[in-house]
Amino acid sequence: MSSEDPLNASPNDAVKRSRYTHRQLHLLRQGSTATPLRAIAHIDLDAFYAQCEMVRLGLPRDTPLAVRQWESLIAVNYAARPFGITRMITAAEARKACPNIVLQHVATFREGEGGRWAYRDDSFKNIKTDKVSLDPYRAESRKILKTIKDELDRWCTNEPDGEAHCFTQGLSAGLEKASIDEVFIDLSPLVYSVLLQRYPELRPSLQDENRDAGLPPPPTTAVPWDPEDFLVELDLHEREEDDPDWDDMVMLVGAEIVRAVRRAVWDELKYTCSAGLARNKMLAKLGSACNKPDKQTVVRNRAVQHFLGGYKFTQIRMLGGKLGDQITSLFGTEQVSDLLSVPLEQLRTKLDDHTASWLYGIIRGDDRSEVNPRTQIKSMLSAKSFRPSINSVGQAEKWLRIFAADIYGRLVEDGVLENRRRPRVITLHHRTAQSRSRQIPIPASNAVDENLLFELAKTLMRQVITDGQAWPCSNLSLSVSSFEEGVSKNKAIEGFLLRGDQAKSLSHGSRPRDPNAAASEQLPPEKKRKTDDNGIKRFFAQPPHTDSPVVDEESAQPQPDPDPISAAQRSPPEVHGSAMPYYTCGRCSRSIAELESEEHDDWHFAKDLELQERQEARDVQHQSRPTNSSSSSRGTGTRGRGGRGGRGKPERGQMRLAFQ
DNA sequence: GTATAATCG
DNA sequence: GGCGATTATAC
Repeated sequence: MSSEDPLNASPNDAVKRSRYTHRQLHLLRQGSTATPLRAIAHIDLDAFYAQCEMVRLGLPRDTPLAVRQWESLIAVNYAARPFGITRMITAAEARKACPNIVLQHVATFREGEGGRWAYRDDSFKNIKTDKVSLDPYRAESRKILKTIKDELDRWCTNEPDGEAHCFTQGLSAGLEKASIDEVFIDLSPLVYSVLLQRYPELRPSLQDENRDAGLPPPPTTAVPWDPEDFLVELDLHEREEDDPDWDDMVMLVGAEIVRAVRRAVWDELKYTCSAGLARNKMLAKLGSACNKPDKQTVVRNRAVQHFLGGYKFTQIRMLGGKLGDQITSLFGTEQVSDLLSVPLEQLRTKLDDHTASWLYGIIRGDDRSEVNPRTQIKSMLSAKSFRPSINSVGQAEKWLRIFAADIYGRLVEDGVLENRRRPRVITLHHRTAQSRSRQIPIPASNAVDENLLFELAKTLMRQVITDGQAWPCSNLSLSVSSFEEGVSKNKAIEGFLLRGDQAKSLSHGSRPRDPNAAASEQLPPEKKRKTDDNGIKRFFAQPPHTDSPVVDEESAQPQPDPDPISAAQRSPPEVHGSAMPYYTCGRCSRSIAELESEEHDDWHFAKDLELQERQEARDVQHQSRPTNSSSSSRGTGTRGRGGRGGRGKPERGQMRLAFQ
C-alpha cells in the first residue's frame, strides 16, 4: 500500500497525479458527452411481462411462469428457464417440459365488448375475435419509472450537513425511457455532486487556473466495491492492485446510486431488475445483460477493451441487423477483436465514411450518444395479424373499431381529456403481399375521441382500398403520432423561452478571455437572476414522466421533453447551418454547440466558484460545522434539522436563500 | 409532411 | 412470430 494521505506534500506527488483533469471532471456536471468520467446506467427489468404477471397474481418468486400470446410465449420467468422453457417454444411444449408452469395469457380486447381489455381464461381460443392488450404492462412500467425517478430525486436533494449545498443545486439525472422495460440514466451530474461533497479536494478553487492540469489522486489505494457488484475483469495490461483513479471512484458512486434505485424498485413494487454501469450507453447496455437476474455489472474504463473484445459486434446496438450482416461478410468475421486490427482507412474502403468512423469508434468503446431526457411516448400503435387473411371492408372495420378504442384509452391515460397532449397525425398500415401505409392529419378543430379516430381510420381504409390490392389482408394497424402539447402548457413554455432568450444573450456575450465580462454577468441585479433560476427550476428541474399526478395549477404540470427543435432555435443561428452537433446542457437546459462547449463550461465553472464562495462566506458567518466529507448514503440525517424548525424540506429553502 | 425500412424489445 | 415503439431515409 502506498501513502495513506496523498494530500500531504511529498516528493512523489508529481508522479501520482490523476490522469484526469479538472476540465474533464467539471464536464460531468453538464451531462457533457465528451468526458471519460461519464457515468451512464442502463436498467433492465428481468423478464418484465412475466414479472408483471407474478406481481399481479401474487405468486412466489420460485413459481415457473410464462406469458402466453395465442400459442406462443412472449416472456419466461427465471424460475421456468431451468426447465428449458424459452420464448421460442409453444405453450403445449412448455406444458410438457414443465407440467406445473403457469401459462398466463395476456389481457385482450374482445369484439363487441367496448374498449375495455380484460384477462380472460379463454382468450387463447379466441384469436379470431380478441386483440392483445399490453396496457397492464404499460401501467406497471409507468409505476416503475416513477419509483426510479423519485429515488434519483432523493439523491439529487440529499445533502449532508454543512457547506456543500451548492453542489446539488438544480441537479437532476437524465432519464431516458428506452422501451417498456428499459431505462438509461445519466448519473454524471449526480455523481459529480457526490464526489465534490465527499472529496473536497475536487472542488473548484481559485488555484486551479490551469484546468487541464491533472486532478489530485483519489485518497485511497483500494476501492471499496460492494460485494454484490459484478466487476468486469480488467484489460490484460491492467492490474487490480494498481491505485484507482477518479474514473473508478465515479463508478463506485454510480454503483451505489444504481443499487439504491434497484432496491427502491424492489422495496416499493417488488420488481427485480438488472443494471449495467459504464461510461456510455453502449457499454452500460451490454453490461446490464451480463448478470441477470437481479444483479448489477460495472464496466470500468480499464476493463473496456477486455470487455468488448470478447463480443461479437453483432451484439452491439445497431449492428444486430442488416448492417451487422453486411459488415460480417465484408470482413469475414463477427468478432470485435478481429475488427480491432482493421485500420480506419480500410473500413472506409468498404463502408461509407460516417459508418466507418462510427464503427471504428464503437468497437473501441467510444459512444458519445446522449441520454435523451425523455419519458413520454411519441406514438401509439394498435395492430392485429390475420391468420388466415381477411377479405372484406366489413371485417377490417371491426378491427378498426377495436384499434380506435385501444388507442383512445391510451390517449386518455396520456391526458387528451385535460388537453395535455394530443396527436396530430393518424396512420393506417396495411399488409397484403407488400406493406402499405397512409396517413392524414387529425383535424385540430375536433376533440379527439374514439369515434373521430374510427372515422379517420375508415377514411384511410377507403384510400388504401382505392390505391390498389387491399385483399387478402394479413396485417392491419392504426397508429397516432406527432404529439403536441396542450395550450396551457405552451403558454407556460413560451414564457420560459422568453426568459431563456434573455439568459442566452447574456451567456453568449461572454468570451473566456474576457474575465470582466464574465464576472459582470455574474452580478446582474439579484432580482433578475432569481427569476431565471426559478424559470429553469420550474420547468426542467424534474425530468418528465408520464404518470405523475396531474396538479391543476398550471405551472405545476408535468413537463414535456425539452423539444430539440425549439431548443435548437434558442441557439445562435450559426450553430444550425448543417449537421453541427450540439447538446443540451444538463445544468441550464440550454442548447449548446459542441464548439462552444468549453466556453459554456467555463461560464458554469465561474458561476460555481461564485456560488461556493458565497456559501463559504455564509458558513463562516454561521459558525461552520465540521466539514467532514462523511459518507452521505440515503437517510443519514438529512431530514429537517431541529434548528430549522422541522419543515418538510428545509434544504430547498436553504438552497434558495443561498442565491438571494 | 408522407411513406417506407431498419432496428430493437 | 406477434405486437409495439423509435429512428433514419427518401421524396
